[in-house]
Amino acid sequence: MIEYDSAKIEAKWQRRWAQANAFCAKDFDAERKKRYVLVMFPYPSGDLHMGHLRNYTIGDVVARYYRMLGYNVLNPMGFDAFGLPAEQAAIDRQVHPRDWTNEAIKTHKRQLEQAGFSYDWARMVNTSSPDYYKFTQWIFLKLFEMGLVYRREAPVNWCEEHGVLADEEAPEGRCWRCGEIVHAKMLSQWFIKTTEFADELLRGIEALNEWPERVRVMQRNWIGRSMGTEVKFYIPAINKSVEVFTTRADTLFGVTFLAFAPEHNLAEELAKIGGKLDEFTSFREAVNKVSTIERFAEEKEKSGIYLGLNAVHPLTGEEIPLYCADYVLMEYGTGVVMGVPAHDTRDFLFAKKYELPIIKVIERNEDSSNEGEAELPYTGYGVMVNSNEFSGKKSEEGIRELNTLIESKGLGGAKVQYRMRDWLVSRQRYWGVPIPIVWCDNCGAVPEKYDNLPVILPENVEFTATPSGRLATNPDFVRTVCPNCGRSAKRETDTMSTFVDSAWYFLRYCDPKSEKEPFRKELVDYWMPVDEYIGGIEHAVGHLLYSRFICYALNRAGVISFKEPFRRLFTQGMLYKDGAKMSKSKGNVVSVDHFLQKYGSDTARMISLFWGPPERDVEWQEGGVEGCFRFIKRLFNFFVSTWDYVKDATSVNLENPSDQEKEFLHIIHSGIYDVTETLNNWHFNTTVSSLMILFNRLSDAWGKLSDKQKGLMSLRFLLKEALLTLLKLLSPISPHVAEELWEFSGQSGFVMHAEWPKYDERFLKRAEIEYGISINGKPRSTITVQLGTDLEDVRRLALEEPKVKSLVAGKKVIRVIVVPDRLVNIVVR
RNA sequence: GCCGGGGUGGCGGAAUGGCAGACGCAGUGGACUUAAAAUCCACUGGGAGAGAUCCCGUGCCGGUUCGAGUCCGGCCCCCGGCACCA
Repeated sequence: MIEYDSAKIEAKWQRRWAQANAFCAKDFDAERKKRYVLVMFPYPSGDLHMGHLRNYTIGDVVARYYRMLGYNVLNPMGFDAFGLPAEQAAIDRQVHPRDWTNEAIKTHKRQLEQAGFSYDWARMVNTSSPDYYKFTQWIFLKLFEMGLVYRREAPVNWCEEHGVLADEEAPEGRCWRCGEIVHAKMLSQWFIKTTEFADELLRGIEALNEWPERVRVMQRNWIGRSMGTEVKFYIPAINKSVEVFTTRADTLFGVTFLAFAPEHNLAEELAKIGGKLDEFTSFREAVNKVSTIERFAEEKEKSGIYLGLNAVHPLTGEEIPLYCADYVLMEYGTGVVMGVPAHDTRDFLFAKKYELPIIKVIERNEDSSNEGEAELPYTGYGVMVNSNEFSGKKSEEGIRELNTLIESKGLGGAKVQYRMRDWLVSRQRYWGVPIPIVWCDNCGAVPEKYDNLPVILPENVEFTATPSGRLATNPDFVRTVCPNCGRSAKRETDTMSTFVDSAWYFLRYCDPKSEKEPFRKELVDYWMPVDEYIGGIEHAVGHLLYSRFICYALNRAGVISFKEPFRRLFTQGMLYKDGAKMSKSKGNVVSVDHFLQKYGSDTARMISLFWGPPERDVEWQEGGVEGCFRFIKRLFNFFVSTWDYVKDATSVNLENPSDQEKEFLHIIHSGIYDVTETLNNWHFNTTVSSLMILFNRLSDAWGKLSDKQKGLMSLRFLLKEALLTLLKLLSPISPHVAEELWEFSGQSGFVMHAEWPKYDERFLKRAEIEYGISINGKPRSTITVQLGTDLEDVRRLALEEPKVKSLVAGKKVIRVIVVPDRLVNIVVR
């Protein structure tokens, strides 16, 4: 008998699929509806492990299922190939990042092919190739043109020896190379104005009803819209006003100080005039010395200094002292807060420390009966007190009326504030997309012309230079001419964050060979949006929000005609082993190569689904692997050994099926039903169970037949049908063995292109139905009746069942509930 | 603190308000074998009982219902995210 040989079978079918272009997506197919299935593309580094394989399997099963349902499926794959590790390899191992990256891509591609993933490789995208990053630059220029790109100073992690560090290179505020404390250093950098779309992006979330709720919440929090009031406080010493933002205008009468962020550009000037420059300078230095993490740690005591000047309260005219305080954030609001110690925890702590007055202006509502009501700070809403004409009003009412009053006096008014900040895209690194900007002494920062794209990333640079200086070490790259005036000029030597590369790759898949433009609009409009986007929760805000932003912006530019790129989002769980997420750095990986060699990809794909629900984290379990492997082998052996019995069977009349025939029909159709339903609901772990049940029932039922019955044409025909159906149902999950048996049984074409089986309602239920009988809700017995037995008869039979009869004897039957095809509950007293 | 997701056998996990524990793993017994592996068959939530059976069981307390793992109210615990955001 033929033996199951996974390696041989899998190599064979991967070759055949490739030769036949079996995974090719067809642009503008008029016959079929499109489905765009996408798994977040990987950063190519090292080998794939089983955790990756699980993610890609989810996407591939969906893609293969949709194909069999008759959709025109786009299932692409590519590589997010720029980034830090490649550059680090260049330093550590003297390999060029390009070679290191291309090597990793080759390995990844081979492993993905060996797993049998049905990607349309003709559409492969590599973000580090000039054909691709040309258009990353194109998009940057487009945003520039739209006024969505600007430059300003922003802090970077700075190590005296190693220059600019990425966040992951500065764990716990220390340089990962030398361990020195990392400081914040201000550097002029490029920003993309994501805040321009803050409100649109926020409102857009409402329509994303096929996204997981937690991701929507995370995006809402990230955008962080809050409604409040902007109020001007006049500072006589400089004859200027300063604006503060507050969500609690109702506490305005309780303001006893104003606090500036140390980074605020007015703070130093005020300290100077106030005669407190020395104190201010040493305070600011002290603040800078502590790492950002420490400064904003939860238990950190608040500190600050008096700036020696006062402002005037806009409503009461009272003098309010000006402070500089370390707990005030420059990045949020205006960088100045009004201090209301009685009704804000932080202001309260600050006021206590510096002995500032605490004025209570909000009284708790009476109905929120609180005995210890004297306790301050009280941060909730309530009734205003000590607030002149506003005393007695409710907080909500006070806020509304104060907004109007402040506005009428020209002191500010209602204001919407976002937590979201603009997107810092400059990276002081070599291995990334060159920012297409030219620095000209006459014209300043000038965007490169579209025609001059791509600005090629040079091969030759000094990797021994500090990260920020590497690209600058190639004089041929730096030297250029100004696109504006034609005089000699210098190129920008920062590169772009890789989040820019990955914010549009899903558009490139729609038209990957386009040369003049990033993609043809009609192709993107055909394929987009992505119907099923699969990836990790770690991208809930960063990648997903940037991608949404890019689409909103390109939509405004008229480049695409939709806004939301991802119709449905599926966040898959992580694979854990020994209590930690499977990752190379943790040293707990199970390599794909090793696994595929031992069991084959059909088993790998099956077990990675079978471990648990796809959206949940699961723990690696060697035991389950054996189970799947055995199942595939059993199925293979059964198929090969029984096929001879049934292969010649021809269609028979099944108008009045016998009991055995009914049993086979039931097994087949309930199997189709279960597999289809679980696939539709993405319960892939139970899809695997359903396949096992289908097979187990089938082999049991066949095994129980007598030799004479096995000779009957009708049963042979039904088994044949069942086996071929099973192959189709198995095909999305374990496609190679399905193809092998499909061919073995003499079928034509690929099973992956076969039509998905349909079930017949009539056969979903067994010919005989077992009813459970409960008395007062406790299961007591069972009866078996013919399918379709009248419910009245079921009720009668249940009551006549001997055990039930004896248990009910002497009691009064109050009610009998008959649930069709399930159970009878008898209520007695 | 706020938000999101979970708590079911020895383990991973099933279960449109309808016989809890499907499927798989592990375990026990048996068949085959000189033996082991592989394979196949049977059993396998806990307790009581010789047995038919009975009692208890889905984190805890209560409620709705003929019937609750599932719905409602109140807690406890675990995991993840966010947070000096004014």
